[in-house]
Amino acid sequence: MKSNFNDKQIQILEVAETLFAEKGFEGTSIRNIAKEAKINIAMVSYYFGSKERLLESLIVYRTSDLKNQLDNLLEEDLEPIEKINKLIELYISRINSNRGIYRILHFEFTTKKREQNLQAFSELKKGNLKSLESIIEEGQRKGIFRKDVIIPLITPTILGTFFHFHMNKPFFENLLNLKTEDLYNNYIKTNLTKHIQQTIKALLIYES
Amino acid sequence: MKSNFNDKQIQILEVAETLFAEKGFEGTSIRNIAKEAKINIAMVSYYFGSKERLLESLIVYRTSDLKNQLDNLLEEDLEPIEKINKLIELYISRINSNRGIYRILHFEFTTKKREQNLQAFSELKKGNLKSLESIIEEGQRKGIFRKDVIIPLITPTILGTFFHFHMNKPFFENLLNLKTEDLYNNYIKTNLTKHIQQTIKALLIYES
DNA sequence: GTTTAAATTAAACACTTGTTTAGTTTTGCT
DNA sequence: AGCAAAACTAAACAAGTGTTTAATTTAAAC
Repeated sequence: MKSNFNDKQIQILEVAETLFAEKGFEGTSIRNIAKEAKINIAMVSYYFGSKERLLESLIVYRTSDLKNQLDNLLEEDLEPIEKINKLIELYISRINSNRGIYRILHFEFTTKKREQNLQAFSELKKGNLKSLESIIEEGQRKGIFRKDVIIPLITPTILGTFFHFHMNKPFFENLLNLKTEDLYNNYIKTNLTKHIQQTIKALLIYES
Repeated sequence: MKSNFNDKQIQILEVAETLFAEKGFEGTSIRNIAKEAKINIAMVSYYFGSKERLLESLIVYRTSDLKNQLDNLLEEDLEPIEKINKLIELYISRINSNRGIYRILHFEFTTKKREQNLQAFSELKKGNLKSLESIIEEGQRKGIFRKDVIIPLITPTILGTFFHFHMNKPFFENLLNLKTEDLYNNYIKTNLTKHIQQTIKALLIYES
């Protein structure tokens, strides 16, 4: 699964990413993409084969290096809770700067039949879960973390909080007075990230 | 904004709900709906005016009574933490039995231009937030809850956890061995709900 | 400079889309 | 029974869909 895309293909992929994220896969036509990318409509079929396979290529293009970043984090010499905090920060900043593709992943790869591609995506998620698991088990061995948490449900809490916030962007922009894109992004980087870290820390350490 | 739909309209609305949730708004054609509902394709325009206004009607049809249930909860004579637990349970079970419409709400009403309808949806969310706020402030006055939590970010954690879990349904079915629909629903009702309650409780009560 | 392959194009393909029209059938009322 | 409104239908509409074709331009290799 190599990602040898030439400049033209990358140009198309990035336009497609923006439009898919904005209007959904079905809501975006090849003519939309071609116009925005200033190419002929036949070029999409020429380079990718079909609209469907353009989407597949887009996933490959975007999800290839997250795993490496996670592995590096695991190697660092940090306390478990610090690793968790860093992992949360990594997740949020990563996803926040690749909003498009993650929105697409969650919109287009859930209900529909695209289950072949789902396989690769599923492997990625399993790997990420394993990394999280190893950090938490380390904390449990050290007696810092409680042992009755359901580890696979922690990722939904981390990512779900971010997604739900972001999917209701207009609502929170209004509610929290985040008038500019900068203010919005800054709120995510500081307050939202801190809220998630605080939440997961409380969950892992709190003793009833 | 009354909801006087006749039997035929309701029949159409429920088919539309299923299909929109399955394949998205753009991914569903009026002919799909007509075939499934065993009606003529002209009936959608006849009863609702357009496909767009069919979606609007669907929102109205589904989101009308959640607010009442929340208000009743507020009146009950319970400790704040019990109210929070009940609120979480209400949210999850409500949304879980109306998966279709909530998925649609989050898919179709975020990026796109449908901002007129978004208004009513936004009012609903503001009302829900007010309810949550009043419970937490009560707990803070009683000295049970910590005071440095960002209340508007608690809803994203509650709902986001559920949504992220549910949007990755195939992944978690496989990971947690939830082979049947019953097992899956039961897991949500017990383990997932408990995880969210545990998380929010820890967040509200934990003192670093 | 000629040749060969790659890149790009406009046009056409067959098909699906949401909506409207002009009828027909059914229903409810006196 | 007669009539008017409502319910329903098949057909057509113009516009948009993804993809393919055949021709042309550009680039690279010799």
